[in-house]
Amino acid sequence: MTDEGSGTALPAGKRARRKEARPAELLAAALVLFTEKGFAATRLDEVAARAGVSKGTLYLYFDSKEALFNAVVRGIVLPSVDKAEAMLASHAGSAAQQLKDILIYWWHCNSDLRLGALHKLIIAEAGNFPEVASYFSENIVLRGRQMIRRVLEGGIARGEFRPVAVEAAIEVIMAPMLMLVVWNNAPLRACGSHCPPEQYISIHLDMLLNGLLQTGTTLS
Amino acid sequence: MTDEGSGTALPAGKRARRKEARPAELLAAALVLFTEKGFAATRLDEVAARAGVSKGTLYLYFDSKEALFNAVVRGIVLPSVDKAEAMLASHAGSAAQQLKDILIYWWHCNSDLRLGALHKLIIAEAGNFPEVASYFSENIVLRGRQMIRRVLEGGIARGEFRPVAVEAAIEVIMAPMLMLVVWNNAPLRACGSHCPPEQYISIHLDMLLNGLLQTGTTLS
DNA sequence: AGAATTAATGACTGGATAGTCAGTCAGCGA
DNA sequence: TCGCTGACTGACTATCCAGTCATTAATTCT
Repeated sequence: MTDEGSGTALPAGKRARRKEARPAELLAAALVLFTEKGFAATRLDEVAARAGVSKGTLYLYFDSKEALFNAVVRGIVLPSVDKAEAMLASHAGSAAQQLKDILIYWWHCNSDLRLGALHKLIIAEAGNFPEVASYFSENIVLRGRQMIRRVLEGGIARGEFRPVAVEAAIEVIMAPMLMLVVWNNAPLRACGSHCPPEQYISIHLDMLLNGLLQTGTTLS
Repeated sequence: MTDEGSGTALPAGKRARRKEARPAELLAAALVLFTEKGFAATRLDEVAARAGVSKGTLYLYFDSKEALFNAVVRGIVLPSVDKAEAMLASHAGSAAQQLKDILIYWWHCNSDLRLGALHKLIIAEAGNFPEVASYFSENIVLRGRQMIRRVLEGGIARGEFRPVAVEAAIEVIMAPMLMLVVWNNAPLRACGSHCPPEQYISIHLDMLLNGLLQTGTTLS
């Protein structure tokens, strides 16, 4: 119940004044609650309480519930995409190795930043917030797809990969990653992986690269 | 706006009495709205209006909003899982062909019954409705996984498939299918497949069976 | 036809909550 | 030490909506 939103607990006095720290703490609290309960079912009193302030304070920093939702989506994601693109740009390995490193990096973003929780939130609320959804599409989804696309096209051009349909392949590659983070952020028993994510990712890569069939067999 | 919930438009009088047809029409309307807006954001007035009745009528057939939600989940899914299991039991083809037919059947279920919309709904609301979520897990997810498991184990036993980690493979196979139906039920531009689902499924299968690598290459 | 039955209605209520604002008090500078 | 500023508070309001029920009318029975 009396959970402090984020890390640094400074003055901790009953009515401490910490103008700098409030927005981030409120965003962190809002991310958790929006993610757990959805936008409509999340009470602003609860968000404020989790961040250790009153609802009035929340309104000092965000104009409305919707503005808070916007800020949550926009404030959490961009830095990690930037970093991923930089990482890939300076990557010298094989296409298969690039793929592996991107997927692992993606997983780490999700543990650190709750980016996965955000994906679940967007899936759930896309219909109610078309603007937030298209912001997310353009800034996260498109850029992420573009990274995978470059790896695949490079791999195919160099003869490392078979010439598969790139756009569909992107989805086939990303979908298990998305489901992994979605189930890790949704308490649905009997769904989600029963093995550690790193192992899950390496099995995914193994199947992706080598296929399921014994060599020689073909589908009719 | 003045959309009739489901197919058969019978008497159509202003205040027609159709005790038999109401529940199904209300469920259909509720499925669409819960799916589009989420549980909390869906108004019962709106559900009733979409089914062409007043809110009072809705309460003649369902005790509460939550009971309606339960009925939506429970009423939509079981028959299709039954049918899929029957189909698989009498399937004589190769494991690869069984896999293909199951995925295609799954896709058809989703177009016909909006089962995919239901998956999106469960992902979004699992945290708020643990009982509904575990009902869904036990009756849909577990049985679905069991079908894939049987196909994979059979394929591996007969030497048709490589001996991959079955549990993780199940997820890698199903995840792209889930994402396919989720994006088909969530109006997120720039997500989802840009090719027809049948083609998407066959590309998924091709990559799944044959892998991405040119034969001979291996990941370090 | 008239009575009895019951599906359907929609105005109403009670509880909940997004958003407001007059007041309080922590921290700082004089 | 004192008084000022503004970050913070929480009671308050206006609204929204799940759930109710007295009334209306479609259908069936006699």
